[in-house]
Amino acid sequence: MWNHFENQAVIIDFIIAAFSFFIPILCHITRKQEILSVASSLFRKKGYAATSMRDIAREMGMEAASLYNHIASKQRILSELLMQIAELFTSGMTDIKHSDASPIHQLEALIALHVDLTVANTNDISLLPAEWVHLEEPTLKSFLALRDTYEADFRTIIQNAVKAKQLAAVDIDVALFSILSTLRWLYSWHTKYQKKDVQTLKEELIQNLLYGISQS
Amino acid sequence: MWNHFENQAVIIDFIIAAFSFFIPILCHITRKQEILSVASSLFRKKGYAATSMRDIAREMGMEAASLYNHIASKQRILSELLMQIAELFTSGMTDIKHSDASPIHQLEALIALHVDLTVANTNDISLLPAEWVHLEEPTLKSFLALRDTYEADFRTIIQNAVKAKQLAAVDIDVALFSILSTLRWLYSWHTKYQKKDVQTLKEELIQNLLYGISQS
DNA sequence: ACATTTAACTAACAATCGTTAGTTTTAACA
DNA sequence: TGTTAAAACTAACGATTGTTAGTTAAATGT
Repeated sequence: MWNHFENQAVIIDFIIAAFSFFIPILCHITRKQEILSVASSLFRKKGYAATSMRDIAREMGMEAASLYNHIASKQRILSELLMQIAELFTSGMTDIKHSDASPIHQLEALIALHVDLTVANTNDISLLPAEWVHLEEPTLKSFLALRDTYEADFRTIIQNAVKAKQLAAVDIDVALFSILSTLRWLYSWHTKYQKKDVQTLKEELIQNLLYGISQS
Repeated sequence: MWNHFENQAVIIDFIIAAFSFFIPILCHITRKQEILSVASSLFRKKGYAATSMRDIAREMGMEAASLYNHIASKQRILSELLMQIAELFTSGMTDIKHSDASPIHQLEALIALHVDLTVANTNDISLLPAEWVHLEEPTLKSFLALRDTYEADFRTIIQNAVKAKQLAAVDIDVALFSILSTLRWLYSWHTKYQKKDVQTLKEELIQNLLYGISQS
């Protein structure tokens, strides 16, 4: 009934129509995310409080007032950056804890998760350790809730590994703390030594954090 | 010739004289260090850039302008805090690397050094990871020089331990990074779980960081 | 008791902050 | 091509910043 070329034309028409519809929206989102990205980089270099809207605007090649066509406030920039990355971790944790992998393999998956997210979002992740203190309520509460839940889940998995005798009966808190702090600092270190490929980095971290570096 | 009491009186006189001489100086130093301590605590809570001189003054129960009778500038507060704590680490490292302990025992001593300094200077140490970016030249260069030297020394000791076959032949950088980041985050964790006594904490950290947590 | 220093104060400065209002330019759609 | 909406602009606001100048109160030394 309809030939091959007619079908193709319809599809192309549809794609063009879809593009036409979404382009304004896409442009807007793109510009906004450009701002978020620039802000993330500046926040990393100088910190949230020491970065002015005029700094961000300069880097974007526009005036400070123009930023407000795309974002509501400086505070919203920070909260969007932090909540977005926090939800990436939460989502990754949800997948892992509901998987049927053994506790020790869940821990390996968590290490891999941190490496992947850090490589893909280095600037955003660099804000997690220190800049959340500048969040205002109610976002602050939401952020800390995600963070606490994440730590509690991490703790449970370590505990499961100890129960399953896959980990030595070390102090759970000390183990949790030493693993988490290493993974949280990954971003600063990854910037220096990015020569390593991601897979090797994961394996070496798993070896170091879970199986120790002792000779004996 | 002179009896016992006369001797005692002379000594007491000397002590009082010494005190009289030093009291103005002592008071001045004390007041200045009160400011440094208050500032350290505020910098930790809100960061250097978000802490105003008026914030510090309020906590001290005085006006912002009065602070300048004791310190030269806000920047000097930060640089004194950071350089002081950096030098404590450098000094500790010097002692350890010149000791005749084996590499692995030097590593244990380094872990103990971090625990001790963290417990004694929690607020100051909390500034090390993030607030050094607000240092201005030439202090910034000095600080980074101390920090780089410290890391290089740490790296050498790990390398010595591997050469002496006291550590497995792991990637030196990964080992250095995972140990250092744990020790640097100690302050935030110590605030939460300060129930542990210092000696136990040291031992558990040594176990975790050097001998691993794996069951096998 | 008097003179001198120390350390607090008040007042104010120039600069910069986040943000708003109103206007003009740019670009998409009819 | 004229209309409309998006995104830039200029100008300015009130607040806050680090810091200085000048003054007063308190404490110390003679």
